[in-house]
Amino acid sequence: MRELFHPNVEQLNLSSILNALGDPIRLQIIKNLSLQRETTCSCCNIDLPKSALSHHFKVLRESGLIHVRIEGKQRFLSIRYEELEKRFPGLMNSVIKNI
Amino acid sequence: MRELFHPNVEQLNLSSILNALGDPIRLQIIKNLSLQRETTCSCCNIDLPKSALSHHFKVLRESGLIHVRIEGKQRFLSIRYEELEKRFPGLMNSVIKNI
DNA sequence: AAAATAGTTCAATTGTATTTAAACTAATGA
DNA sequence: TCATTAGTTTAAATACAATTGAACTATTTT
Repeated sequence: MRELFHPNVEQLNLSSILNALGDPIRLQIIKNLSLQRETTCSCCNIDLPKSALSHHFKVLRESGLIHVRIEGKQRFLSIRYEELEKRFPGLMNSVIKNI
Repeated sequence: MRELFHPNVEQLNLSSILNALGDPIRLQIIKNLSLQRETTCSCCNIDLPKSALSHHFKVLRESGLIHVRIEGKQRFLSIRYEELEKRFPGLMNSVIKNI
């Protein structure tokens, strides 16, 4: 698994985005990413088994909220901020400000 | 049942709001309300049995997204726009613009 | 008072999400 | 090469959400 699926901007769907955001754990992940710009999966300070975290990362990635870059053994996560801003102006700002 | 429960602005919780919005049917209800300002439950143009609609109205009301005013036999629904704007500035605008 | 209207609640069913441990993969390090 | 690291996938369990029809409540109309 060298490349991961990321929906492109036009494919982004508001209902899926909001659904992905509407979960306390995923919102916490987004909060962490908004403060750190990039994180590895294991640096999320969330007390859950890695398989559960992996599940939430997948939901976030497939909804288009985050980008996952593979580098060696690690995955670096980041919010797809610019693309989200283009597609849903103001949305991520108001979300992140209010987590 | 003369008065319905509506959480007050301070009680509003982003995760619950986003969770309520992260459903295609409820997002459609919000879209309709954004165009009509106020609707009765039966005027939502959504093809679902009334009990299912009632469920979605309840989720929207209890999350704080909509206000329900009882008048005679009918319930008039409206988005709690001003309060939501105060609590989560910009959020509803960016959601409504992009439904 | 009885019927109609507008919607809610209930209970059952179905469907979807979350969580977990264990097995797995791919890359790095000894 | 073998072990370790970082994370994914799988399969099963549990939990939660959505949907439905039927019974119900409150209000209005006849």
